[in-house]
Amino acid sequence: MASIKDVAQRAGVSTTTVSRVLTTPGAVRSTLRERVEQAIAELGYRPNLAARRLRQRRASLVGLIVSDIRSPFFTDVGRAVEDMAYRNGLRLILCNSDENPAKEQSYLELMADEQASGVILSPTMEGLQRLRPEAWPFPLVLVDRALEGTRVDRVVLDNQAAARRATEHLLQSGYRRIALLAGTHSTTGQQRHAGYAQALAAQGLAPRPVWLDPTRDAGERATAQLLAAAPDQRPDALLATNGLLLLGALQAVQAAGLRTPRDIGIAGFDNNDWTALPALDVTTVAQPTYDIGRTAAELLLQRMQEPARPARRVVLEGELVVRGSSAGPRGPS
Amino acid sequence: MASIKDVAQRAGVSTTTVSRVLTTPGAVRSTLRERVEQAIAELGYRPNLAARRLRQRRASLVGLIVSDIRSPFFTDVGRAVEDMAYRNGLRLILCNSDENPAKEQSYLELMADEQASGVILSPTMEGLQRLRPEAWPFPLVLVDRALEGTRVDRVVLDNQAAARRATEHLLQSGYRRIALLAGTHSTTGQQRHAGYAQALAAQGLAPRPVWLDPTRDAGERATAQLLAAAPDQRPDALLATNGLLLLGALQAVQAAGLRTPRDIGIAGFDNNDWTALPALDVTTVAQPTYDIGRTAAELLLQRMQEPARPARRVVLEGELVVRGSSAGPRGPS
DNA sequence: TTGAAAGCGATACCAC
DNA sequence: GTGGTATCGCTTTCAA
Repeated sequence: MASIKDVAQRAGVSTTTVSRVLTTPGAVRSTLRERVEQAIAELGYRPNLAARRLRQRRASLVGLIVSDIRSPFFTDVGRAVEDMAYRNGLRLILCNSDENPAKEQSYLELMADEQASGVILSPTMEGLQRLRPEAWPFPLVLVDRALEGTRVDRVVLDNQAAARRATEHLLQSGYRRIALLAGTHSTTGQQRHAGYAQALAAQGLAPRPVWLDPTRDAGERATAQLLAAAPDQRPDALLATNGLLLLGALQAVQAAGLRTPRDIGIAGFDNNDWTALPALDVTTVAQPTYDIGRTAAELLLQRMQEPARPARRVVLEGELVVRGSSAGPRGPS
Repeated sequence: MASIKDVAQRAGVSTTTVSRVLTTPGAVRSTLRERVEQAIAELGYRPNLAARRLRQRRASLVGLIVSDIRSPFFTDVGRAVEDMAYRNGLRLILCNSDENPAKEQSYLELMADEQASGVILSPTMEGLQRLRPEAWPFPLVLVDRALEGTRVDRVVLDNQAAARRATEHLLQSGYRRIALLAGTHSTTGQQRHAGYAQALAAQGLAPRPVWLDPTRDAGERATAQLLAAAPDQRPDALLATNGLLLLGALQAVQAAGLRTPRDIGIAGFDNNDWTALPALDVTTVAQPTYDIGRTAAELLLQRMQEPARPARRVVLEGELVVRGSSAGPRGPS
C-alpha cells in the first residue's frame, strides 16, 4: 500500500505538500499540484483513513440507532439517511437496539469510540428519559420519538393531530365504539393515544385503548379478543397505531369472517404498500418516512457545520389516506 | 479523553502492560492486571479505535452492500448480519448500490479505505461479471446473486428449483397459460425463469416470460397489459419472481375485477407478511431470508479466521407456501 | 512477565 | 507557498 511518503518522494515534494493537495488544493501552486496528482494516480494512492482519523480526532461516519431496521418506517428512514451520507462522503453505521436500553447505550458508546461525526437516534422510552445529549462527544438528532423540553435537534410526526384526524374520520363515518391498538415502549403510542382520546372526548365518547407489544401477533390476539365480546359490546371500529398492529388487526378481522367497512371499520398508521390493494383498501395515516429521514440527516449535517446553533424541532404532518375500510357501518355513502 | 499513557501512569506500569491487559489479559500477572483495571475504571478510559486500527492495519468493521435496503429481502438479511456483527464486536456499514455498478464499485473502494474486515455483497449483474474477489484486501461473501465458477464464498437460494416447484404447483392446479414476471438486472430473475421454463417444457407448454424492472409499478403495468388481451389469449395464471412484482400483479388483477383462484391463479416469490391475510391468501415461495443473512455472516467470520480455506457455496431451499390464490380455475378442490 | 522504543500514516504547527 | 518535524494513541518487536 502506497503511503503519503511514497507520493511525496515520487513527486519530489514534502508530505506536507501532498497532504495539502488532498485537503486544501487551493493552497498549492498548480505546477506542484499537478505533479502530486500525477504521482497519486500512478501509485494508485489512497489515504489511510485510520491515520487521518487519529490525527483529526473525528471520523467521517454517522450512526443510525433504531429499534429494528425491519420496521418499514425505519427502513425508509435508514435509506434516506444513507443517501445523504453517501452524497456527503460519510459512512453509515447501522444499529438495532431492539427496544433494549442497555443495547442502545452500548451502541452510543461504540459511536463515541469510533469518534463518529454524529448520530441519529430513535430512543427507547427509558433511554429517552435519561438521555443527556450534551454528554456525548457527537451531535445527536432524535427521530420519531422525543420528549418535550430537551434541548436537542429532532424531527417527529405530529402524532396527536394525526391520530385525532383519523379518529374524527371514523366518527364522521358513523362509528361509535372505536377501539385503539397502541404500542407500549414508545412515546409515539402515547401521543397517538392522546389524539384519539381527544377526538372521542369531543363527542362525549369513552376511549377504549388496548396497550400491547407493537407486533403483528399481539395485534392479532388483542383484536380476536375484542371481537369475541358480545355484539353490542364489541368495538365497531379499530384504529391501529402502527403498521404491524394494523396487519394483525386485519388478520383477526378477516379470520372472524367480518367485512370492512360494514361489520367493522379499520384504520391504521403507516401507509405500507399493501394497504392500497383493492381487496384490502385500508384507510391509513401516511407518514412522510423518507422525508423524516432526510430531515434528520439535514439537521445533523447543519449541526456538524455549526455546533452552537440552537436546537431545532421539526414537526412533520401525517396525511390521512381515506380508503374503503372506514366508509361507515352502512357501507360507502 | 484519557489515553493509554494516563492509565499506565496511574497504575504505575508501562503502556505495554496496559495494552496487554486490554488484548491478552492472560499474559499479565493478576496483581498488576487488577491495578491496571482499576485505573481504567477510575479514568473511564476507552481505547482509541483509530489508533488501534492504524497500528493493526485492519478495522473491526464489516460492510453490507445491497441494491436497496428497503427491499424486505435485504432488510431481513441486513438485520441478521447486524445481529452477528454486534455479537462479535464488529460494526456494520450499510451501503445501497441502487443496482448501479459505479456506486457499488465506489462502496467497495470505501470499504478498502476503511480497512474493513470483510464485506457481504449482493452484486449487480455487471459488477458480478467483472468481480475479482482476490483483488480486494478483505474477504468477500456473496449473497443472493452469484455466478457459477467463481471462487468465492456465497449463499444463495436454489432459485431454479423453487421456481420449478411453484410452476409445477400451478400446473397441477389446472392452469395452462402461465405467465412469468421476471426482474431484469439480476441473476435470480434468470434462474427463476429457467426453473419456470423447465416445468412448462416438461408439459410441452410454451413459456410466457415478461422481463421488466423489478418494481411494483412495472409489475402492475405489465399485468394490466397481459390482462387486456383476448380472454382465450391472456394468461390464466401469473408467477411473480419477487415481492414487489407480486404486489403489482395483485393490484392489477384486483383492479380488473378478477378473482383468484377462479379467474386467475397467482403465486410469487417472497412470503411477505401481508400475503397471509385471508382476503389475499397468496401462494408464495418463502425464502429463508434471516437464515441467508446469518449464513453469509458465518461464512465471513469463518473466512476471517481462516483466510486460506476453500471457498464454500451454501445453497438454501425455498419453501412453497400453498394458499388459496393458486387453487385452480375451478376453485378449491 | 515486564518495559523501552520504534513505527503505523496522516496532519498541524512553525519556520523559512 | 513550501518543508521539517512533532504528534495523534496504540501495538509490537526486542531486550532484560
